Amino acid sequence: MSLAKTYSPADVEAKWYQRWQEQGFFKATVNPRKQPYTIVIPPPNVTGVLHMGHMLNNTIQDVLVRRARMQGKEACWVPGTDHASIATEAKVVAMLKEQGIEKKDLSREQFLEHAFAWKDKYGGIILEQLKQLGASCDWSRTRFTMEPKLTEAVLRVFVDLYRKGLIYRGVRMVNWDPRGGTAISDEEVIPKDTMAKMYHLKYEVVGQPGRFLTVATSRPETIMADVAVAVNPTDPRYQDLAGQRVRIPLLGREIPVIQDDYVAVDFGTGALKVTPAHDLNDYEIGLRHNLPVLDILADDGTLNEKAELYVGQDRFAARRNIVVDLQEAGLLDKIEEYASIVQTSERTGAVIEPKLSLQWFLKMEHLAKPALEVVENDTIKLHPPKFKNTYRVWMENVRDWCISRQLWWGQRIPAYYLPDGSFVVALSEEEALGLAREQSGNSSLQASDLRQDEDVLDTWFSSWLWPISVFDGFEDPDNADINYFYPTNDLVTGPDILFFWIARMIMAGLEFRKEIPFRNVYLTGIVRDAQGRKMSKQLGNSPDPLDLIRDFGADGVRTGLLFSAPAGNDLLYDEKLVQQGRNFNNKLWNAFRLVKGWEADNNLPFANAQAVKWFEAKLADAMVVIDEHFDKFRISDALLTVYKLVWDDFCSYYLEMVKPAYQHPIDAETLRATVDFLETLLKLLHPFMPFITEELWHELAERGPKDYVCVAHWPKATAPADSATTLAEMERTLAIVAGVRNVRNQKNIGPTKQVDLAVKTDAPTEVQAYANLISKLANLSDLSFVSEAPASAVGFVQGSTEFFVPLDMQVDPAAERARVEKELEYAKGFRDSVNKKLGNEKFVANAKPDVLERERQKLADAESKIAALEQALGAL
RNA sequence: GGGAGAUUAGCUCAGCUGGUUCAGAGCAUCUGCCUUACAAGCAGAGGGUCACUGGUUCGAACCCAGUAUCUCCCA
Repeated sequence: MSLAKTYSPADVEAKWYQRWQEQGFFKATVNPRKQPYTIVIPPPNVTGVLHMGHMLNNTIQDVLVRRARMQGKEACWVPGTDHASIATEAKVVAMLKEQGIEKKDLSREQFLEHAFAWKDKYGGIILEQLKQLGASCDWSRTRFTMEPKLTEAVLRVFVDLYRKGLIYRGVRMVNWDPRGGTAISDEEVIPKDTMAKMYHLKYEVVGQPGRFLTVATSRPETIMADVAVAVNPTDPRYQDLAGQRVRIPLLGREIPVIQDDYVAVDFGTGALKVTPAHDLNDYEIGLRHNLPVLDILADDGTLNEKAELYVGQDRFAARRNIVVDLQEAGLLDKIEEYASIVQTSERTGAVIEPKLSLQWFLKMEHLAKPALEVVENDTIKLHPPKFKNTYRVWMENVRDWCISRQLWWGQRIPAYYLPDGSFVVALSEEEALGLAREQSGNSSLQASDLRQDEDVLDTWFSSWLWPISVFDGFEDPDNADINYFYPTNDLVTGPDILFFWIARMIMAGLEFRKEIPFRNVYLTGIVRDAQGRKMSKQLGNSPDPLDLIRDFGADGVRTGLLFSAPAGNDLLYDEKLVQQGRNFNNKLWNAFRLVKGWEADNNLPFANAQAVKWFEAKLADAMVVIDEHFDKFRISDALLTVYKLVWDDFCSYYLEMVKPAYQHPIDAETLRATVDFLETLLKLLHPFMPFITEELWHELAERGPKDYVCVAHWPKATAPADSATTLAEMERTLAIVAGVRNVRNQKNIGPTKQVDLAVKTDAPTEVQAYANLISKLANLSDLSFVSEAPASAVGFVQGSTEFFVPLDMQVDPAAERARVEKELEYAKGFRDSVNKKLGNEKFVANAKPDVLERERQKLADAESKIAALEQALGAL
């Protein structure tokens, strides 16, 4: 059998994923003999497709879950999707529009029918894509935030919080998204820097024809909603105008001039038009001065009839038109450009209008306090910890959460209005009717007399329950699953939803189960392109993850993404990364090919004790480091450690040490040790590269029906007794090998040409002990010990030992001399600096003994090296 | 405007309690090699005033103060 030179992932990935599923390895059940390890997936948008952010995020989760599974824990990764009300509804509306159907022509029931049809068609695509990535989720536990049970959980929570007095209904200034046709929460508003225009408008003073008060505004189309002009009471320019009236340009309506501290004297003209319906600050000024509220905007962003002018026009069209009309009327003083921030909707990108409306709110203060505490005292750890600060600031300034949305796709608010306008909140219509009869004292009320609130709940109002609701913790709070799997262990997600989701899950966990929802939060970075730009469809800089998996293999993509993804740092994606990932797979594949090709000969003596012992020590060291990295959630570092272990230590050194000559057999004991090493490496690699490791696991040996690396035991480090000595000796040996190779490179001697090595030392046994290895790795024809430097040789010094490679070519003594002198100079400089330190009384008096001892050792080493170099120089 | 964090090699980042030949890793670069596992490879090499200015200390990439620049969060 001959194995291909390159590894082809496509052939093996689908096969192993199916086998794992058939074996039920991903299924998690309550098992008191095992420690549970739980992750709930951040549920992706049900109609979404996999993007690079998902790839990174889910790779990290899978690495954690697979390692936990191998550690013998009951690993449970719960998958699922989010109904994503605004985003999905927008998609469905767009899809219907393409078919010539307008949302407003449909009833709520008809629309939801379309929406569910859409969800059934496209929902779950993303979960299928995650399987291609290798995600080891327990698919039998797949949940959907809008499925009946989870909807019931949401309604229970709403009713519960309402009865606790934490949910209220009120008129507030909300962020209105005219494109989405709904209010959105503060967290869904994205400020964007823009250049805006400041229009200076002239308001004529009543009774003083020809005198104008100039007001600066960036939104001239809102003047029709003006109810006053405000100036700062300390502003000398406008003292005489307070209490006067001015006329709104074009409209002519009279409004008062008022004084308020809020107005900044040095901004604009120092005179502020007050428009309570369309600006939060103006609203507050209006409250202070008892001003009316005049709302001139319709929900879709057009001007309504109260505006009197430009009725029916979009706000931006109205702005263009009113500027022209103002100019013609001579009421536009000037236009200035200035840098400003415009608030936009996260979901639709539309410019937000502050708008007064009747919404449902959740009081946050009571919920935020304990949620802040558990992060402050590290009961929940954020990785990296710098996010603690961000979290604290937000939690200390948290505002009530606007939870109602003027949409249809979502959980409908369980509030029922009575004919008299009052309302009751209840889980079901029947319950509501009972409450309504009680509340109104009218026992003849019928269900048909009640009208349910039209709004749905914010999507995050279901997501915040996710760690509990996926285990049915609301309908059945004491069930075995939730008691076993909750609190979950680690949560992996992006910092952009720290407040939307993470903070609120913590609140929900503490409120409804009196227990944190997870212990660690690993915050990934954002995947950007090589120039640091965000991945976006418009820029076309986002590769299709499935194309990458096809081209580089799932394992290659997973490792590629992890090479450069420290927690909390953005990942600058470059195809070089996944190439490196693929190359690593190929390296492993070829190491396997080499070992697989060896023939064992039982009659041969064990010839590689040194190499085997050394790699055992190396392996044990690396395992300790890898586990440390994992414990600190340094996933990239863990990968890099095993990467170097495999590539450098195992392939470049160990395999080269034990590799038999071409077509020669290998001794059985070395082969056994090597296969053991390879198996251990496969285990360490499995969380990162599940497919290739499973393939090689089965190629390496005949396996029993349940023997998969996927469920193999995570290896434990067992270092040989004298591993420190072993490592130090081998380090010295490899340095000698590197010295010879360096001479080869300097003198342009190819790797196939054998050379001699002459050693001048007082302690030949140290070198002699490793002579075979040195000869093999450096490709020597002879290793001899000498008392004098051979003629025409290039030398180097290791420790206090001199090495010479005699050459049959002319060696330039001047160049050799210069080289040695340079080295000598460096060594002397080093010695002098150590000497100076040791000569400093204060250092000797204050430094810790081990530091002092180290310095003395350094000095001794330097002295002997200098002696050797001086000798070498003398011989030249 | 307020707050937080960052600045180390061409790039992305480690560097723990101040002390190891401590200035590191990966990638990139350069040189030489198609050496019977791998050119998706092998061997070797070069490359940094640790942002700047002061201070503390026997000793500072690390601690302190200030300056500059960048990023994020909040207004």
